[in-house]
Amino acid sequence: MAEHRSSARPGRWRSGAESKQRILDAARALFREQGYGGTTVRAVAAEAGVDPAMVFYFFGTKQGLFAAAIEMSAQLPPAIESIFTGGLDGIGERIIRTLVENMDTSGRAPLAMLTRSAPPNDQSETLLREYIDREITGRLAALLGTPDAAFRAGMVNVQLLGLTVARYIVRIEPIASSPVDELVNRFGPLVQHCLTGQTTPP
Amino acid sequence: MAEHRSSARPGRWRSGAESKQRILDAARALFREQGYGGTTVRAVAAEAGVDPAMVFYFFGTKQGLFAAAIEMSAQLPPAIESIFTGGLDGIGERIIRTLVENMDTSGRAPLAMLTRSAPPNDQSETLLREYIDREITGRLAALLGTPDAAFRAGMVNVQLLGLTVARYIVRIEPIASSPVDELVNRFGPLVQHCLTGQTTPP
DNA sequence: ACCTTTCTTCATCGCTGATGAAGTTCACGC
DNA sequence: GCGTGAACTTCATCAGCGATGAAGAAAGGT
Repeated sequence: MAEHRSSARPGRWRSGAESKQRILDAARALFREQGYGGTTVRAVAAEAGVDPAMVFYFFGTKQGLFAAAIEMSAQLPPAIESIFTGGLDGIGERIIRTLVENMDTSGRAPLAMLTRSAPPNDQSETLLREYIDREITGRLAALLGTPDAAFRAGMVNVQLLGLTVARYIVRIEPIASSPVDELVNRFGPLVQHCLTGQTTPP
Repeated sequence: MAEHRSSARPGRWRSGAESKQRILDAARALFREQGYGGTTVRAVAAEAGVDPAMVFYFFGTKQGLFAAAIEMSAQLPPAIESIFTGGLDGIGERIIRTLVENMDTSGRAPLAMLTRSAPPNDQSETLLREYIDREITGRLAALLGTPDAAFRAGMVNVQLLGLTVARYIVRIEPIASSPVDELVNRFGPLVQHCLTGQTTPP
């Protein structure tokens, strides 16, 4: 409590990068647990053991901190890669399995943060859309090559978004508490159908 | 500016219900336009022409105001009714058409408010889930009567949530700017398949 | 040794959601 | 008519928020 009395005056303690990292760690935890609006910069600073002003010193604004905190956690990209390496056959199951297993094990951190705790201004929604467009929709459409490829990829996005929201955000039953395999068995063929099945009969 | 000098002192002006209504109208508009975090109680009060304290007098907290503001706008229930009156045949198209047409014309008011501008605490998510459960999932499951009816209804919910989020919230192309008929033609059969098609082949 | 850069603290601003007291007007019993 | 209590309205004020700016202390180059 009263440990650092007179020596705890302004000055340089750490390398700066360390403080930055501590702030980021605290921010990630609090944003995930309490959402954007429920997390205060002061709380992040306290959790990180730094002065609140340091948060603004490093990240400018609360939204800047948020943007820095949700930088992709580098565990999703390889998973996405593994989806496409298998070709078009059975890709529906692979997509669903990758999505659900990643979200389940990671404590639904990345996407839940993006959707559930989005800041008032829609900047992060734009970020999310661009990421989805670039990493999923575009590659799916390229893989298909049919004239309606873009729309089919869009339909897959609808499946992924709907499943994510239903299972992790709004928690609609029985989707929320189904085992992974059941979701894969049910939604895998559906996604596959979106991609390779026939649509709009005459 | 200096219009109401001495007579604008505390006291009873209107019936109270009128003030309440004005606050609700202002709150609905501001929540829709600026989201939950971007809307201040003071702004709502100013828009309604009342003292900020009146908002708390009538609704207790900002979240209470929000909860009161998103009470169903009484234009969705009849639309939902029309879905079920036609029986199981072609119900997929009817569901999609009803959803999209309602959301398109109503300026995506009800659901966009619920998802885009949810308060930090997840109370409104619970409200939304209960509403969906009661009005859609339950009735669909009852209409089907099969053992896996609950899961099929859940899959329909995934379609509706995904389509809503993709078209109105995150604005994923080409879903966001497709005409109603294309969405009906594409997603209608998909929903129909969720309900009446075969799943999980041996 | 100097001086610059980098990190850190503190004081402070305007605004927010929320509370409590005091004031004004109305509806109703008498 | 006239209290009287309830409903409504205003004001002053609170703690906490995001954010800014100045100033102090350590590190590093020269």
